[in-house]
Amino acid sequence: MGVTERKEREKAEMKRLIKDAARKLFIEQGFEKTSIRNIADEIEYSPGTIYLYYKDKSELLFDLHQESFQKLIEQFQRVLNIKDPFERLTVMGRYYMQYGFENPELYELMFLMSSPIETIECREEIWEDGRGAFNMLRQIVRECIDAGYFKIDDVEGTSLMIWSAVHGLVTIHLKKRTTMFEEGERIPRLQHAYERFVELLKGSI
Amino acid sequence: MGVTERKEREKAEMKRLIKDAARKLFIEQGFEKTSIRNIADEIEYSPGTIYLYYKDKSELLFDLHQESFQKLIEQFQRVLNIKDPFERLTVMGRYYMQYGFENPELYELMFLMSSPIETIECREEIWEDGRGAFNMLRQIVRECIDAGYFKIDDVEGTSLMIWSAVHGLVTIHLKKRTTMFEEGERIPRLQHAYERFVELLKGSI
DNA sequence: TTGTTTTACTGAACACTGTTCATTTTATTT
DNA sequence: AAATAAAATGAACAGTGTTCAGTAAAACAA
Repeated sequence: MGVTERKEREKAEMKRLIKDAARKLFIEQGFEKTSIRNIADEIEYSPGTIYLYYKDKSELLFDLHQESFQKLIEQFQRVLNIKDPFERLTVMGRYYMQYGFENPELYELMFLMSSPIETIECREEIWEDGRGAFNMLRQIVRECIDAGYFKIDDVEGTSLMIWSAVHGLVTIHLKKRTTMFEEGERIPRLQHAYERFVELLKGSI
Repeated sequence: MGVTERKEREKAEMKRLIKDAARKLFIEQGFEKTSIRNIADEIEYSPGTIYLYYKDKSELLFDLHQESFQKLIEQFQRVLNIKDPFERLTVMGRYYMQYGFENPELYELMFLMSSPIETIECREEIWEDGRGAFNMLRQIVRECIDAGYFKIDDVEGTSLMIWSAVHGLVTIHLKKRTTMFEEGERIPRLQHAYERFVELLKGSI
């Protein structure tokens, strides 16, 4: 019987339908302003139906969480051909910031939201994506150290410091804490601050 | 007539009562889980009463926002006696992180929340606190440059970079994105990363 | 094809949320 | 003491996430 297989396929399709609608609404109008009922309306089903495919809103967010990390890691692939590890690290940071600026809601979901977390049941899985991305950073930092960049052999500390700096720049912008600068100057200022940070790192040979 | 004056005093007292209850509940159980009704219950008044003193929840948050910045700036006062500007900057950063770790909900209100913002009416006031704090950073960075620290004379870029780095470290912790480290190691790791950052800055003379 | 069972979906209902406003209670003034 | 002004109430509105008895549709069996 191919029935069970078709059913599975249909179930996956329905999940995709829900997720696509959710992503669309989230990106358009933010997480807080998007309700289950909005999503249900969008796909022309009743609110209850969504709960047949996702046990709650958190699980739906978690699904998008995974997808978003996948997208970020794809961005990082573009960097693999760069031979010099420090140059690779630098460009990776630029892509990271670009991703944050271009996908504010997804970035929020990945690094700022509490919702998809807190649920005790998905205690381990939720972190794997983030850990995967952080491991990529660790590896490059390792390579940089081996190639003679960075005085001190401290992969953990250096990685955490680098991530924080870039994450901080993105967060300051996404959370609109850059009003000390004029409207159009904000992103350039943050990008400039990033380049200053890179110079600082470069100087620590 | 001293009546109007007493009335004013009573009004201020009532605002204080509401704010204290709100702060208590926010710190205890977070912003999202604290409702106007919770606050009303806490002070043993009806929900409607709160709206006689604060026009909406945002305004109440804004009040706490101001207070929180005041508290942070108080922390920074402890640093004024340090003569060497770079040493002062360093210790200021440590106090900033400490403040964030010790007051997660207030930090969220100050640097992460969207709620007290967005309301168009409080468009300017809300930013003044943040700008004030950032100006303190600017000034110290200025002093550092004048004292011969930092190769390049770039107050804006350097200030923004420094704030981002520290803000990133705090945010990573508050938003629980440090599961790559063991429970008890997290804050020490972040503090270590900060010290690494300071070394980096120090090296850029 | 018909009857039975399994699956999919619905939408009303529950307990919440922020906010408003007619009504009542309390305080002040005449 | 009566009239006025101010303060507090709590029911009501429109919204939220979530549940679940009931219905409709599809799959299976005779």
